[in-house]
Amino acid sequence: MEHELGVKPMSAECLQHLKPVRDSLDILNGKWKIPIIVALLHHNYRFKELHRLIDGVTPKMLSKELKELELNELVKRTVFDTTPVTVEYSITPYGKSLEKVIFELGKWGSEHRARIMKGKESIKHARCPEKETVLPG
Amino acid sequence: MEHELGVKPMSAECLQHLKPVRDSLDILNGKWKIPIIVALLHHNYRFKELHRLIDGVTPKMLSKELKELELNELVKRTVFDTTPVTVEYSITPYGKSLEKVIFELGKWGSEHRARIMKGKESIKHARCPEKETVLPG
DNA sequence: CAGAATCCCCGAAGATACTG
DNA sequence: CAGTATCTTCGGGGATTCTG
Repeated sequence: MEHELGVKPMSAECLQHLKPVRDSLDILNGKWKIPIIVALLHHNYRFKELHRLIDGVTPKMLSKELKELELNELVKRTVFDTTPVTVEYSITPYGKSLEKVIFELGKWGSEHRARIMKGKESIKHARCPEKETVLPG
Repeated sequence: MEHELGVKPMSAECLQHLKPVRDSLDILNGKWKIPIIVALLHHNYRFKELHRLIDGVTPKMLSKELKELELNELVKRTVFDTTPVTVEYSITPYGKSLEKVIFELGKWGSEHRARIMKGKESIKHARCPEKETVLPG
């Protein structure tokens, strides 16, 4: 079991630690989950409000990703028995626990962006300088 | 500009902070990037070694994701002029800067996994208990 | 060995329309 | 309002084969 690949170890235990990382990414994945979470970290919103707030999302996708977030108990769905019916989405305490992770991701992302802007011309990366004009004032 | 959506603010600045987060996720995204990075955080590997080490990846995908990682200067590709040619991949210092982020993702993922295992039966989540038998001994 | 080229398929996601 | 239903397209990614 020592060197199945020649001289180098298999790093099997190392790759084992992969799973939790992938779990997190799976939960955060999908174009709209992070926007949803970030939005709900600041306010409760109703479906249509989220739809308006998050630029580009379709009702179908919004609904789908909200459901997934709900399944993981990151987001709570509350129905108010008005007419017509009102539904409010809010972040759960568990959802709040993602704040640190999201912060770290944002931090690294900022550094990365800064690094690219700072004339690292060797990098012709795709997404960064341009893209995503965020909701005009 | 105060309440365009009724009584609630737009949270435009909030959604602005999204971009760096998405940058990070974009870079980490793809089934194989994290496995590659984690592997290279421990050793340098050659193409075929990575191919064997990372269970399930095809040469095409491995090549593609390695290229993307290279573009972002997270991974370095070194060609040795032997016959036949040898290529070694290694993590760059910049790639190393991802360690913290990956650690946080792993930490949250572990907690999430633990939480689910701990009999939170209300959650019928997809990926977690089973899946991914990691490289048998 | 280290990949590139080719073919192909299936599922994610957009557009549009409809319902309780 | 808060979604669902259907239809369709598009490209990510698998399997396989080929090359320097």
